[in-house]
This record gives sequence, structure tokens and C-alpha cells, in this order.
Amino acid sequence: MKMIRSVRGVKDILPDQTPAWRKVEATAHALAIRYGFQEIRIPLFEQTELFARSIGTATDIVEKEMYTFLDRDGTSLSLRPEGTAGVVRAYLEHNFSSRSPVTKLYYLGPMFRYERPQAGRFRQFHQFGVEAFGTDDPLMDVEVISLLWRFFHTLGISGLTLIINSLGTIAERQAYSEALRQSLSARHADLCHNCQRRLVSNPLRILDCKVETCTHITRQAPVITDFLSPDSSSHFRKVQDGLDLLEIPYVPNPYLVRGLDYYTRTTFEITASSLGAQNAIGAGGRYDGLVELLGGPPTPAVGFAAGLERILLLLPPESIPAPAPLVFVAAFGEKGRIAGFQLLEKLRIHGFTADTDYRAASLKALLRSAHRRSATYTIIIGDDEASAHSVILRNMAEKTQEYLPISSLIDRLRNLVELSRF
RNA sequence: GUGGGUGUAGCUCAAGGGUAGAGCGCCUGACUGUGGCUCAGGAGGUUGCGGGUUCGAAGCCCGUCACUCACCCCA
Repeated sequence: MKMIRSVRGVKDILPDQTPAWRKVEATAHALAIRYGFQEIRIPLFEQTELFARSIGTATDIVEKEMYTFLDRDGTSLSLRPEGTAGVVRAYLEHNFSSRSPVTKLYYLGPMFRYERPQAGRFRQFHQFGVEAFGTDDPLMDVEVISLLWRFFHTLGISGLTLIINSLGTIAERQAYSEALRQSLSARHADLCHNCQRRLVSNPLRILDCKVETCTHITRQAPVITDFLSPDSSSHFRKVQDGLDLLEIPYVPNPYLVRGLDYYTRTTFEITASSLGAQNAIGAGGRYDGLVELLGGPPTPAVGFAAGLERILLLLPPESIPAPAPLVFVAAFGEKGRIAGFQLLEKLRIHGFTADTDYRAASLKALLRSAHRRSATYTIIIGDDEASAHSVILRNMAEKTQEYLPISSLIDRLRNLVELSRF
């Protein structure tokens, strides 16, 4: 029988990793709510056209990275490659704009892209993202960046760099893109093969090419900053002032471009130097044209997405909370096992994290099992104790124990052990 | 889609054409009602898969798959 393995680039998150995941997720929920965002849960798949229209038909994501399939009625559907498109769709579908001028939403969940897996890159990966609709105030840009920055800080992740840029309005970006194309066309022969292709399809992408000759050439080309209107310039200036007010360090970089077509004005990216090739752990920006593009009223918006797998790679061990102390029931003998089984249930009802090992028959084996499970306390109950309606409460680290009636055990443990949450 | 590296026990890895091994982990016992240490024993393998060369292949050759890193792309 051939073993069926998980799909390439799609990972199980095993029990030794889930506490770290819960920490990251809990922090995301707590901070987003603290910043006034509300959780939205959107579908894992949508009509393909939604992604094509919002992300851009010429992007790699839409061109070759989506998991696309036909519904039974022939509609083309795709697994979501990112979260913003679906959130905007839901925002419009449920008329959020008519309920309140400003809507702040966040989401958490898996995304899907057909890519070659490598360090920090998977076909199913998870993102935490926020979207703030209804204001073009630069302070909202700052708020979104601040939330992302504090998120990493709260998790104990350091050594990060915040890079910011402004791409201007759609018109300004187009004007710059054209100027760039003309300027670089003169050096066409000196550009790398890839960039020669980009010159036609998407000149902006040449700016973040890593080939040395290309970067050298682009440093002499026109800079986006010179193509920003006074409005866009002022907006960008105010974003930087806001970051200064909050004492969030940043590096302006006119060569930061983002892969998705819908970004306008502010764009930003937070990178970790220790992460290897896939070093962006959070990125986002303003997308003032997207709501309108998807059929809604003109609505300014700004947001970010953060990659949880990459964050997990950086999460310091001390940020992961210790599990609740375990109370282990070591019950043996005919009467002891019955009394111990009832006691185990009682402990759980009262909120203790409690377990036993049905396989272990001897006290020795039970204690070995308790030790392996890192139990804080072990309750020893054999036939003698069961007959006397008593138990032995053993402190595993101290190797001390006390003999006490079953009736007083719960109260005794309450003084010793912290309860589990639910 | 392209290129490099790696596939041997649950895990980390040896064996470099001649009997498939070690450490860790797991189980049992020494210790019949008290865990960690020690000692002894035990279980666990189609050497990723398929073909080829050879008297003989974990090893060499070809193919294939997977993992991994990088390009690309991006969170």
C-alpha cells in the first residue's frame, strides 16, 4: 500500500509547534482589537475574477500561482492567494460603507499560492492582515504601520527594519513608470534578461532587481519622489511625521515597490535580516482605488498582511508561554483504578489540566509516565488509599508527598496549581 | 518554470563494491507500592522508488519521486 503524503509545500503544524502558533494568533487578535479593528472571517475561495481584478492580471500571483478550479456550474473559482480582495468584496457586499464612514477589519488564516517551496515560503501559508476603509488621513497609515510594528515587538521579535515609500496616485505612478521605461530603454542592453522583459511588462519591478548592474543603472534613473504631486508628497511627509511622533524608526526607500497592482501612495515593508532570502515578514500600503475598481464608491483604504510562518521562525522561545501545570493520576489496583478514574474526571471538571496513563499497570510505570509528561503533581491512589478514601499527593520536583482525604484534595490543589483557562 | 545539495531505524548520523551499524528515544528487567542516574536485555530496516552494471550494490550508472536551499516571486 502506497503511503499518501501531504501535498508539496503544505505542512502539518504538529503539537510541538502549536503553542507558538497560539501565542502568535492570540497576540494578533488582542492587538488588532486593541487598535479598534474587528475580526472578519471570509471564505477560503472566491470567484477567480475577484483576484484577477484586484491583484492585477499581469502579476505572477494571478498569472501562475493561483489554485484555480471550475465549480460544477462552470464558474471559475480560486483558493485565496491573499486576504485583501476578499475583505473588500465582503465590505461591499454587506454595505459597510453605509453603516459607518470608517470600517476597520482584521483577518487571520491560510492563503494558497502555487510556488516552489523554500525557506519561509509555502503553498499553504498563513497571514494576519488588517484593512482600514474610509479615510485617507495619513495618521491612519501610521496607525496601521504602528499596529504591525507593535505586533512584532510584543512577540519579542527584534532586529527588524521598516522600509517606507510612496508610489503616488495611480496617475502619478503611471507617469513615473513611463518615465522609467524611457530612461532605462537607453540602457536596454546592459539590463539583465529578466529586467529586459520587465521593461515592457512592469518597469517598476526593475527597481528591486538584485542584479548588481541593474541596481547600478536604476540608481541613475528618475526617482518616484520627483513624480509625486504636492498632495501625495504632503501625505507621505505626514506619514513620516506621524511615525516620528510614535518613535517608530523607519528607512525611506524610493526603490521599494510592491508586487500587487492595487497599491497607491504609502507602501511599507518590514524585513528581518536573519531570515534568508524570504525576509519580508509584513508588508502593506494604501490602496485608494481598489474599492472603486471592484464596483464600490470611491473609498480610500490602507492595510497590511503579515506572514505567520516567517514570524514563527523568528519567535524567541521565551515568548512561548509554558503549558498549564499537569496533575497526573497514578491509579493502580482494582479499586484504585476505579477511584482514580472518577478522581481524574473531577479534577478536569474543576479546571485542572489532568491526565493519566491507562497502559501503565504498576506504580513504577505510572510514575515514569508522569515524569515523562512533566507532571507537576502526581496523585497516587492504590487499593489501600481507595479503601481509606484518601490519596497521596506527590510534588514531582521536590519529591515530597502528603497523605490526605480525597474530599480535601481539590481545595489543596487550588492553593498549589494554576487552573487551565477553559 | 530553472539550478545546486540531500534521501540508511521514530530522531541525528556512520558504513566510500564484500555479514546494514552507533548514539539518542522506546519497551522490559535489576527495584513485587514510588520517576530522573546506572547496568543488562529487547523491539524496530524493502538503505525513497524503478531499472541497469557486477559473482556481489546502501554505495557505481540512468530514470523518477520527495525533501531542502537558491533563482524567480512574495508574507
